[in-house]
Amino acid sequence: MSKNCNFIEKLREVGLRPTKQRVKMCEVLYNREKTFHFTINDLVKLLSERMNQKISLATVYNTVHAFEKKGYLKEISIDSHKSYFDTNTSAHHHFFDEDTHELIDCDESDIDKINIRKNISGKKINSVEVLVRVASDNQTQK
Amino acid sequence: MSKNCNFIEKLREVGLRPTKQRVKMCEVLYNREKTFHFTINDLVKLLSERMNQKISLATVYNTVHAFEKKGYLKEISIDSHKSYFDTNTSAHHHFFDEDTHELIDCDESDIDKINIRKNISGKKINSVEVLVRVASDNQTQK
DNA sequence: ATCTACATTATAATAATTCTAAACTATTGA
DNA sequence: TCAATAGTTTAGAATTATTATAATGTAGAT
Repeated sequence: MSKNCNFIEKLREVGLRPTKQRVKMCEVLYNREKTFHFTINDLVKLLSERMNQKISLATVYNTVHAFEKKGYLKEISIDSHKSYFDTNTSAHHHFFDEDTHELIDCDESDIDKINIRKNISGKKINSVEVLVRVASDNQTQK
Repeated sequence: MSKNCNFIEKLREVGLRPTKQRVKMCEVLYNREKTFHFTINDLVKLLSERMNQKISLATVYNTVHAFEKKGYLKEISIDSHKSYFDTNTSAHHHFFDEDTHELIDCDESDIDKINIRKNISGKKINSVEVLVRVASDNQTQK
């Protein structure tokens, strides 16, 4: 979903009813210059800030999962006790800032193509993801 | 900790009291040919199978974290709602079988060295990890 | 043997997420 | 247009993984 598009139409196209909650979530998620990385908690906060009527937590979960299933959000594994999502659903890698807990996209020029020599019989590769953890230079090494 | 070593001595060396719970956990974790990948739940099950007296859940958590802090276990980020640990603490990459939820170590020859061109100012790289998700060849693509 | 600091334990607390079932609403088609 | 219905939202309960608490137990030193 590119920015400033008609979210009502887009939602209908992919078979999701354009409820006001979903349209609002589209605006918050996709009306941006850059891709957006967030946890459910981040999103709930953002939504409650930008709305007069709040969206229930269950709906935020439902909708995030619905968007993920349709391929408009991607879950990123970083932390074992919180889910991070990314509005950039293309295959790409990440930096994770361990000080601020921020995710940063890598673009293609940042990391050479990963060459995998091993083959697991009967299995196909679904995805290859690199996570580069970074932290402040001038503090005790993790 | 290599296999068949004296865990009591090893524990003392790194400043951990060799309690019977810790020694038992060492045996279960490190008396193996291959490296071991597990969730806390896997480990609790294994321990209760192999012991007459069961180790409490809190102790399993405490001990796993103690071993991790000492550098004898490494946490792997795969799944956002469960922690996976690895007895292989060297820098290495993984395959994750999405059918069986099994982790498989990559060795150095499996994946070329990752070359990172991007630099985040004021930050140093703590780790670089590749996760290759695989799944059965003959089923609906994820 | 006794002391003390560290460990273990059961249980309570917390946090993230999912489930449930009732109320609500977008769409369909009479 | 409006009722039927299928999909959605919601609050709150339930679940799951994990951490905290505080009482009891134990290893190692004196």
